[in-house]
Amino acid sequence: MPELPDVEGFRRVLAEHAVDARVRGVDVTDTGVLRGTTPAALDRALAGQRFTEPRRHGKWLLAGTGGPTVVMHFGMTGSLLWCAGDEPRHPHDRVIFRLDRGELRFRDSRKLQGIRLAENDDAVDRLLADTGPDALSIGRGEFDALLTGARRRIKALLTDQSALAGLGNLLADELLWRVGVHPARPAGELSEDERARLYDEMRRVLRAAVRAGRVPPREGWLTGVRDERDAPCPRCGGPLERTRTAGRSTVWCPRCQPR
DNA sequence: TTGCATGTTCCGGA
DNA sequence: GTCCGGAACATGCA
Repeated sequence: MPELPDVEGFRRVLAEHAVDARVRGVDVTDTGVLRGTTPAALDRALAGQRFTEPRRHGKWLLAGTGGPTVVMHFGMTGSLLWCAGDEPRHPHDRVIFRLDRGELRFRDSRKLQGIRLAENDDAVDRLLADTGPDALSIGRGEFDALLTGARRRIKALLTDQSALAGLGNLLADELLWRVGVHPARPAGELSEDERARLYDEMRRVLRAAVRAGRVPPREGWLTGVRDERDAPCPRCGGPLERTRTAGRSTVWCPRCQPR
């Protein structure tokens, strides 16, 4: 279910367990998650290398070695786990990085995204060339400039990874609900005050979610009720509205978020 | 059995 | 060119 906070959690898994560990080898049990590389190329590039401090940009996780970098994207169902012992492999463990202290496992059922191999930092830059600024790093001024003059719907803009990297469907709904902005309003139509509050809420929600390592279904948040049929708005108690556009579900409160 | 799922990409139409 | 919705990708779950 990865949005920025989940990927940040996976980054911590790498940072805690894999940094400085030597890679013994890479096992690929399903090539369906490899993008532009092969099991042999992955193993050849990584065996003997040591992971350096991992980085995250938006929903991308970058596991560098000083040489090649493993570039991971988790789609909707991916995750990264550390297994120190000999826990049996899960059927969805598609790629296993065998390190000298244990295993790092890329687990993913739907295989909507996967693992790429960047030979050097230039190749990493090329992979991320179309990705916008990270939602946790973007400054207030840059965020403001992004929205000002944009004619697109605010939700479409917030979830467009080439505009702003890291927010997904749940986070976008959560933020707009908190700020009281209807998801279909043109981004450029938001007031100075709405833009300011949206930025502040984005930072607040992201910080809390990063601490949890996921987008938490928390009481008092929209996330806490969005999966319940007929659940009332946690703020005003009124009925929530639900629609689908382009395959994405949208939940909002027509009272708190007028058109 | 059918519909739905927190992601991205590609395509056609307005 | 811009924006939007739908389909596709592959799989599990209610």
